[in-house]
Amino acid sequence: MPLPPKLTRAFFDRSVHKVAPELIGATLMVGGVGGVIVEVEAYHHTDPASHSFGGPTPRNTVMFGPPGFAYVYRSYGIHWCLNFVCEREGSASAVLIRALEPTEGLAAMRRRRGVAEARALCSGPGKLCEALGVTVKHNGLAFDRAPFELRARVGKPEIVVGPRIGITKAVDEPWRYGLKGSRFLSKPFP
DNA sequence: TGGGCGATTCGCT
DNA sequence: GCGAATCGCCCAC
Repeated sequence: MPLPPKLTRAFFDRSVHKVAPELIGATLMVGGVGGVIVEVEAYHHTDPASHSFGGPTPRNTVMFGPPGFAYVYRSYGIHWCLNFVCEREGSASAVLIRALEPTEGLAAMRRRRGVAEARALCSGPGKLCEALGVTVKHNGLAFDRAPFELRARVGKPEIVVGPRIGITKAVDEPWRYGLKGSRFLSKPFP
């Protein structure tokens, strides 16, 4: 059976609220290591919780560039978080990748993470960056070129929706998307 | 130029 | 469930 088609930069040149749910079930690989995306969050440019809300800064420059590129930032001084930049038109929106179901490169993930259980490898934005070896070196790289490989979902998975995690602004907006019934989520949906 | 603060994780209770 | 770890970013002084 052939692999699903690779996603193109045009896929990301749409509203973050359309792109985010369509990423559930897609396959994300970094250097041959990765799996199926099971959880994401949307950050729109009109959203007070978005890093781009206050305008361009050195950190968020990539968000104000063209869609289809990686925005990687440091969280709590410790972890890295990976985003897809969306929507070109004078805006700055992105999708945060929060959890994967690991399918390729399990040994590399276990080595990087220092844990054995598959559920603990990629069940959180910081965890999956560690497992896939994503750092600030990937900030500004295109998703349709190495080391990234992104393939479309197969069929239409059942999607659950809920409020986003760990933020203090716009906390009630239901812009977190997950694969229904997945055991690899960072947290259960309410 | 300095202090407060985070799109988190992990270990201990 | 709660709090520490940890540091770059960002804005107010």
